[in-house]
Amino acid sequence: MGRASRAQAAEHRDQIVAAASRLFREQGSEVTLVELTGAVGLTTGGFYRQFKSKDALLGEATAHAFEDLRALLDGFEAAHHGDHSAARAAFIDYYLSPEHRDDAAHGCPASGLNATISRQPADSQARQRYVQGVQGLASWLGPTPSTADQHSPSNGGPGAETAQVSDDALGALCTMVGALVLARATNGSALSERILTSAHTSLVTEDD
Amino acid sequence: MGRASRAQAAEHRDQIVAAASRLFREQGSEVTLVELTGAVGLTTGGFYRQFKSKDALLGEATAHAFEDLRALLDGFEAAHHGDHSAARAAFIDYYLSPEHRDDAAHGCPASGLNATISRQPADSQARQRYVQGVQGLASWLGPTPSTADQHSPSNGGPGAETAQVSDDALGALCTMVGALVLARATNGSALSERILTSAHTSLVTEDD
DNA sequence: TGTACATCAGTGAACGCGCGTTCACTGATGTAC
DNA sequence: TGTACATCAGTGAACGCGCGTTCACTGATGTAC
Repeated sequence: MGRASRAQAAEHRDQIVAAASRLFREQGSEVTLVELTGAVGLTTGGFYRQFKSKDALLGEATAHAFEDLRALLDGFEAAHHGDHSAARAAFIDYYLSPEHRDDAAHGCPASGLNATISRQPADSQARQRYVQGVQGLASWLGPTPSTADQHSPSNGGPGAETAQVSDDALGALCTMVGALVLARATNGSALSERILTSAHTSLVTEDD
Repeated sequence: MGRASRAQAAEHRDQIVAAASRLFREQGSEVTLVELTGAVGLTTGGFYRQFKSKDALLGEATAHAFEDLRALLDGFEAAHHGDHSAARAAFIDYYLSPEHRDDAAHGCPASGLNATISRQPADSQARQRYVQGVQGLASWLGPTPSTADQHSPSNGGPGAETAQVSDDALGALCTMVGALVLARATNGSALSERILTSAHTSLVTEDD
């Protein structure tokens, strides 16, 4: 093949991160390097010229997955012309739909990457990015449409980074994530659909 | 070593299932046969005289884990002398505690086995037992202390097996499971504790 | 109750496989002049 | 602008390792008489 141009190499790198963000959500860390690089049409040998290790890729893929989510949230916000509670309601409809349950690859990383992240070291990049992503999602679920500026300097107080997230938003996120992961594990049984609708009812009645 | 007696062999088998129910909750399917048999003081060679495969063990371990949970629920019920809503409240306190978060091995299998079960085939024994276990737990979380007779004959209606579970109980279970898995994935950050307390607040205020 | 023999729980080594990672190599790309 | 050379993205084979599973074997257990 010879050498690819710098622009091509950078694009390959981005493509691998994007593919990894989907494949990790879908298969967890059981996904192989052959599959990760093959999804972009490359072989595994060149992987280590772009990434330090498979674990390092997980860190970048986690950040990418939450960027996908952010774009989705922006889309809901735009579709409802800035009416945040309407956007929020529509997002919850999507979140608790059979389509979302059946498509973890393109779904919420808070749910899809949960188990994989749980087995990463607490100080790993992947873990830290997951925490930031969950915070951003919880912020968005609050009453005001947060832009979740993840890079704002800390004000120094302990736990200050969670201050912007409301209890209500976090509680709702727990219900949504729990419903999705339970619906996925029980998929194929009648219980799976009941879980989705029960969680939806619980979220809607709590809201008014 | 020579041959073990039938009683000893049966006990070894039970011990492996019990250990597996803990190790699968803790490590998922990444746990190895060396570890599973080693936990009981045996080597891997004899494993296949007792079990068809590692996957078959997962099926039995899943059932065992939910039996552990049932015993725990009975304990809460007994500790509160049959006052079901008091037992339920105490169980929720335990469920959303840092201790439970930090001890997946002895914790709720609906949360601990979730990801592992999600990657099993929909018609696998493990999956079916997981569904039954989740149903049993959801029943217990309802207003009346269900004994969740899992072996009662179906009445034949489609979806009838979920009829005994209330929407409220399922919604609460979603919140609990979501909080636990999110708290585990964010463990080590301040967000983890906030998730537990937010879910607790959400469950308690919704209840009165 | 004793004895001879069949059974079989568990051992430990071996097998085959797929994995993450390394490495010598290729040849187009990038750069210095 | 052209040329000579260095760089380095990607290849494909190899490496080492650990895994689930198999198998010949051991010797105490179970059983038939």
